[in-house]
Order: sequence, then C-alpha cells, then structure tokens
Amino acid sequence: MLVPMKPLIHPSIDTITVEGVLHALSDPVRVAIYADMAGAGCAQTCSTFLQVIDRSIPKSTLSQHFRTLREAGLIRSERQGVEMLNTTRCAEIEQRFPGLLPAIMNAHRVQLAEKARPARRKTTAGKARAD
Amino acid sequence: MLVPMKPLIHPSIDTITVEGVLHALSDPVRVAIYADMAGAGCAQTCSTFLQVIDRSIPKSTLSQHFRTLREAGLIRSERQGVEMLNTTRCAEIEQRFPGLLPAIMNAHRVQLAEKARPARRKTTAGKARAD
DNA sequence: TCAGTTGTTCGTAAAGTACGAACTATGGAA
DNA sequence: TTCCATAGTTCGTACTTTACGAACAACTGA
Repeated sequence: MLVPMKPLIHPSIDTITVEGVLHALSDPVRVAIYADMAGAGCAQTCSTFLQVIDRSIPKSTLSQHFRTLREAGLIRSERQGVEMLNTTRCAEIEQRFPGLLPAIMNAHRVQLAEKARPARRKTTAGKARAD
Repeated sequence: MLVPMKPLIHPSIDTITVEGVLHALSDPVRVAIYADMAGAGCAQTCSTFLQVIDRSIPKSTLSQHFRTLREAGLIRSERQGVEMLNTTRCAEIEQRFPGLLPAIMNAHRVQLAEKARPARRKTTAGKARAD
C-alpha cells in the first residue's frame, strides 16, 4: 500500500484561460478565499480561511476549492512543513489579463459593502421582473 | 393541454451578483455570445450566434445559454414577432460594478488574439508544472 | 515509534449541464 | 380561418461536476 499523493498542478501563465479564472471565482467561497489572500500581504495556509468564512466548511471541500483555484492558475501552493502556504499569482495574471482581477475584486467589495448595509426602505430593490 | 410558456426572468439590477455574472461568463459559448452582443450596436436574435460561433450547437442548448445570461442579469430579451431580440445590460452593470465587464471583455479579446497567433517556437509555453 | 496536525484522495449522493423530441408562439400564405 | 414555416422553449434522460464524510498521506515533535 501507501500510495503517494499526486503532485500539485500549477498551469503555466500561458495556459491560464479567462473562462477558467471566471469559473474559479464564480463560487462564493472561492472569491472570498481569493479576496482574502489578495488582501493579505503574505502567504497564508488553507486553514486560515476557516476563520475568515462564516460558514463552517468541511476540510475536504476546502481542499477542493484550493485545488480549483490552483489549477485555474489563480494561486500558487507550496508545502511548508505540515501546512500549505498559498499566494496569489496576481502579478502574472495582471500581465496577461490587465485589469481583470482588480475589477473582479472591486466588484466583490462593492457587493460586500451592500450586504453590510441591507434593507433600504421604500425601494423595489430585490424583485425580479417577469416580462 | 396547451400549457403556456413561462415568462422570461430579468433580475433587478440590485439582485445581480458578481458570482452570477462570473459563472455566466465562465462558459466559452456564453462569453462568445456576450462579447458579440456587446460589440454589435443593436439588438440581436438568438439564431444570429449560430453563425458567429464555429461549433454547431443545438438550439435547445443555445436557448439554455441565453436563459443563463438573462437570469444572471447580463442581457435583456424581448419577443419581437417570431424572434427574440437580445441586448446587453452593460450600462446598468457598469453602474453597479464599474469596470467589471470591460475588463472581462478585454481579457477575452487578449485570449482570442493569442489563439489567432499560435505556436511560438522555442518557448516552454503551454506546459503545466508539477511542483 | 507514536501521537498530533494539516491537508489530500476516494466513494457516493446530490446538483448542474447537454441534447433530442415535443411543444408554444407568432407571422404569413392559401 | 386553417395550415405551414420559423424562432425559441420545455421536458426527459444521459452525462458531468460538486459536496462531504471516512480513510489516508505528509510532516513535526515528544
């Protein structure tokens, strides 16, 4: 027995796709993770985000989220002892897709800010129209 | 029998989410559709895109893609006789998430341009590193 | 060697997606 | 009117993706 773990996959910058990036960031947990990592100045471990995100999340699920971010090219993960240090690859991506990540992060902040200030009275906000 | 069709759903601008927008645009067919619509100055029918996209695509699938774009708040669809006229809601979204769609469209163009100019020799481009 | 911690992998159940067939909606011709 | 053609939608089914618990791997320190 004792089957070794698969090596971590980091796509080269040239094979990163817009679709892949958008898909990776189209999940609430993953944008939250990525936004936090982009905000932090230094590398962070996976378990750090269990505190950042309110929802309690199984660690296997968290691990999959990190894998998705990694294989989309958004982050780089490196084993450091027993834990995993994660950093964003924002500089590389900025070079290839200028302005993409800043715009997404900004939109994410806008949305967070709105959620913090809920329930404006006397508006029709929040209703979908069927027409 | 004769069950009427469900009305089209257009979310109000306040309920559009970043995740929803990113998810809708994380599909190759849907970004292509959206990019083409954003490029065209006027409203376009669904079947227009059968020519834009190289792949032959079943119309039921195409219909689902339009529904996804519509319910993410990216486009507005209106029946005009036998066909459906689609327009982007980019002005609204620009107001709520400034710079988001332009950045995505720009990244999409970058990627298209690279695909048009393939195979640069003597590079290691395209290889994923396992480390 | 053993225990503790951090993260990954695997199996299965649940959710999402693609596509053909059947249908609705509309306009125009007979 | 009735019939036909065209543009999209809906539904059923097969396929793919995702979530999560249990078991495992990788590493540290006692």
